[in-house]
Amino acid sequence: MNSKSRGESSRADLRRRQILEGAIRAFAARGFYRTRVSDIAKAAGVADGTIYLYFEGKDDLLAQVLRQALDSFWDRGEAYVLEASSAAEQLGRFVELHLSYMGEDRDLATVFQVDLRHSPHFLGDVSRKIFRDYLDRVADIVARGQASGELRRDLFPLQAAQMVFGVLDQLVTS
Amino acid sequence: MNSKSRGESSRADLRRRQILEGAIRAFAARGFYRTRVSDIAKAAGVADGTIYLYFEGKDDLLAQVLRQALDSFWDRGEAYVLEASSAAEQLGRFVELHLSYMGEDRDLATVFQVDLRHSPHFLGDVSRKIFRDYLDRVADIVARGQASGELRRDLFPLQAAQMVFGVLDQLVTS
Amino acid sequence: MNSKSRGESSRADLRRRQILEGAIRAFAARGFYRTRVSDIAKAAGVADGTIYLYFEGKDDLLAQVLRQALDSFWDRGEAYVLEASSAAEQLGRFVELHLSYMGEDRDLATVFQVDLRHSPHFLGDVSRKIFRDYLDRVADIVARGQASGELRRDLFPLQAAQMVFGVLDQLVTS
Amino acid sequence: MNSKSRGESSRADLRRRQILEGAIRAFAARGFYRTRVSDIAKAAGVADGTIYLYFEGKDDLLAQVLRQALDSFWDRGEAYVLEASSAAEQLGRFVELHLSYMGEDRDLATVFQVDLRHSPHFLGDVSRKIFRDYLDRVADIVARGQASGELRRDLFPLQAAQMVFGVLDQLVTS
DNA sequence: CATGAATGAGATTTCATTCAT
DNA sequence: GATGAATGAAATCTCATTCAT
Repeated sequence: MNSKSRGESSRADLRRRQILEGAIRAFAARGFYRTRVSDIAKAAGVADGTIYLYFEGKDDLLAQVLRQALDSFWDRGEAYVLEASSAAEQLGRFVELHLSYMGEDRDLATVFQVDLRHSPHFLGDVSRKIFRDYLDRVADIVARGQASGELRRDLFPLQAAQMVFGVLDQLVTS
Repeated sequence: MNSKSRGESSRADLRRRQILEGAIRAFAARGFYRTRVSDIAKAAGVADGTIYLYFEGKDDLLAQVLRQALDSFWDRGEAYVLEASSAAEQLGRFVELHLSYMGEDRDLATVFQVDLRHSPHFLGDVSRKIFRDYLDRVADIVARGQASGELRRDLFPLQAAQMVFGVLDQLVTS
Repeated sequence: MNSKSRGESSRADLRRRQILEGAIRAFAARGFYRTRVSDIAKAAGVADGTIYLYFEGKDDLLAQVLRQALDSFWDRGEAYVLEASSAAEQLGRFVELHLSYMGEDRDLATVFQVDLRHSPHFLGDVSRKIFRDYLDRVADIVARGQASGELRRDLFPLQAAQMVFGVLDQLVTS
Repeated sequence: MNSKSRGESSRADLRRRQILEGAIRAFAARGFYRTRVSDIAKAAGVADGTIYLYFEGKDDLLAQVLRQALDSFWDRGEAYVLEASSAAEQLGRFVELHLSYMGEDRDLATVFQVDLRHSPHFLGDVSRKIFRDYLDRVADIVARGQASGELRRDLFPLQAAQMVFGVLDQLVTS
């Protein structure tokens, strides 16, 4: 069992995280396109070139930011959300989780709101997939609620999920 | 009475509109940042330099696209929305108007969803003001509904407006 | 005998002069390169395109400004300068003429001082020839003075002429 | 004691100088305005972008060329000029210094003669100040000579300095 | 003749990425 | 592994010149 699988962090993992956090702060401050790689490097406290030892480039960096944020979001709250007994309560917990998670890291929330929208234009399927994972989780809850008769069936689950996301995303700003 | 005051269009007006429409198509296709001025020129059927006879640059072009879209949106539907007798019905008509307007011009809808989010980073107050105009209209309806006792008072009108926008904006995509 | 040869001015001549004067004012204000053709047009009170009916382009316009200024300078003062009896007095009158001519039209003086230096780089032989005409007049006076024994012979006439020009040109500014 | 304080040159200093020299050659060949940044880069043997790591742009580059040339001119000859015992001899040494300095670097002399005249139009006070420094040195010599009774007092020192400059500048060309 | 809207070649400048140290 | 100077492709914008009206 190596250090990674034991949940410890190699030096490389630390560097990766350090850069990702620099990227979040930098993207939030100026938006993806206005952010120079050198801004990220400065925010992360590393040299420009170092970024390329850990990421493929600026695009990859945004993809990883989004991916890792969703992963950690779900890692943290999945159990809590799913152990609620009704679909309505699961949705409530999901909303609560989203708001508290985004509320805790306003920079991340900004990146989500601003750059996630823009990303399909240049990240292509990668970003679509990341976002889809998020929606699917909500859609699943809705679908199960509809199957059990608990929720109305006049909306497609995915549409419902999008509406939920729309509200949450907008709310986070205010 | 000259041609302009009779609602007709001068050549310059036509050119302006031609370029704005090219810009909408181009922004929708690739996103604001990936769109080159020459893409817009090509989409509009004019030379690159012509753009600068009518707009200050790419930034101005996006600002004008957003501004003009909101103006024409509201010009078209204001009477219809406000003549409804209850706040609930006004909101309903607003939603209907938004969806039909955006549904008719998917490119414009895309620009709204994608680039309006990004625009505060570089358009500054201009874009904030444009967006704010939109929200204020919804917020006004909500506020009047609350004043008349028709709507619940546990939300600030502006927040409610943001939620409405969030849902609509997200729905338009699907 | 047509109107031109009688010293009268055709409408075309007037236009030409009008444009030349606009050009002098515009060049003096911003320098040849910073001056746009449209600046000249505005200063002359004509449309941009009109300039091309009378001149070949911006370069030609500067060449004509310089040429016409020297012609009119010499037209005006040649007799006065040459009728002086000694070389020294001729030089004195030349200096007097230069200073009064340039003093009367500060814009023209500025164009001379600033753009004449730059012009060989893009007007080529044209500008060199214009300048050479000026120098030759001074050099001739010097040469005749040397021939008659009135002036020292330890300088080439052309060099002497250049020194005279150097001093005068610099003086005009102050 | 680091390398810089020992009069040695850091890599950055070398690059700077390398670019400045490329700029002098390029400006001399085509004049400031006809010179493209890429011409300078080629003359200096660096990539276009490298220029911007050391200078703010073309304008800054010309200002630095002029400034550095005057500094090195005066660094080199100040002692020699000022140790002469009479004002007349000081002026003589100044002339000698100017001619030998400019004679050694014809490209620099060309830049001086051509672009220094044009520069007030876009370098503004920067170029005026650079030129003024030069004139002041001559004017000081003249003023001291006048104070001691050695030189005539019928000219303002600054005017005298301008005349000296005018002659020298013109002479360097021939 | 005169106009001025339109053109598009060409110049400046930025910045993601590489690679010698 | 880490650095950051250097690169050069790519994008914006200007403006001399043309030509349909």
